Amino acid sequence: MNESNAVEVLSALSQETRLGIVRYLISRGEEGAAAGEVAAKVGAQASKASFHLSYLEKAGVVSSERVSRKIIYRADLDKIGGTISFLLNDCCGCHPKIMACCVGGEHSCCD
Amino acid sequence: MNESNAVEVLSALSQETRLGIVRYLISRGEEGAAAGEVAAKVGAQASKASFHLSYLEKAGVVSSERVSRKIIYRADLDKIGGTISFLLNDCCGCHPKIMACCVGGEHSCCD
DNA sequence: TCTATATTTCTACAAATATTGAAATATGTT
DNA sequence: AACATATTTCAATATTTGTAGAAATATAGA
Repeated sequence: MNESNAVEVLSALSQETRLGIVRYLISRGEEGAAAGEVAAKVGAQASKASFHLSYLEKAGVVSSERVSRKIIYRADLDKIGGTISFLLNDCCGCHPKIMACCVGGEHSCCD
Repeated sequence: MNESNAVEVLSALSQETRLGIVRYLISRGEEGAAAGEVAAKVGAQASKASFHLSYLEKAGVVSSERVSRKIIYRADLDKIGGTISFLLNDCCGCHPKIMACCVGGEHSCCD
């Protein structure tokens, strides 16, 4: 993960509809969800959801697989984790005040 | 930190010049850096740097303080950490594969 | 083949973002 | 006051992004 790759992913995540899509797909895990289901879940038209799913796929945040008539999308956790790693390490130099977000910090629920 | 706030910060970070500015300001720590120094460091014109610094400040990623003729900018580590927390916790549901980015993961240098 | 379902692509357009150079503002110095 | 420095604001423009609806494509089943 380099800076330009990170910018691409951050840009993909920095939009309401797309962040909603990613959150939903993460909740679906390995099973993923079909484009139509994603659209319904985030309250978007088919063409709108398709546009944002393509954007996310181009950035590597989700992957797709056709299964019969449906196209199943899944979140790419490695890509997302890699981007957060970039922010923590390369970008923020592992600054303690920022690392606190991981574990034991005020906002941490993952201890 | 709610979703719409996170989107604003991610949007602020998802641009080459702005991410460069943030990285530099984090490296400067509490001392911060004047607008002109930031501009020189990221190789941008004064007006361009000013535009992006304003964008970052509006999103709460940096703060500013006038000191004599200079305006000193500093990165807001709480805001940045809070956004990463949001991604880890609220957005990604503390998924183990994503949490691995914090400590002990392949890309982690902060153990 | 005809029809239904699922999704994408195309077209058109509105809105937001990014960039440049010039002008304006604020502060400090002589 | 006059001048120099530091930064922002403005105006014009180019580019990118986001949206809607219609049309096109792909697959499955009767």
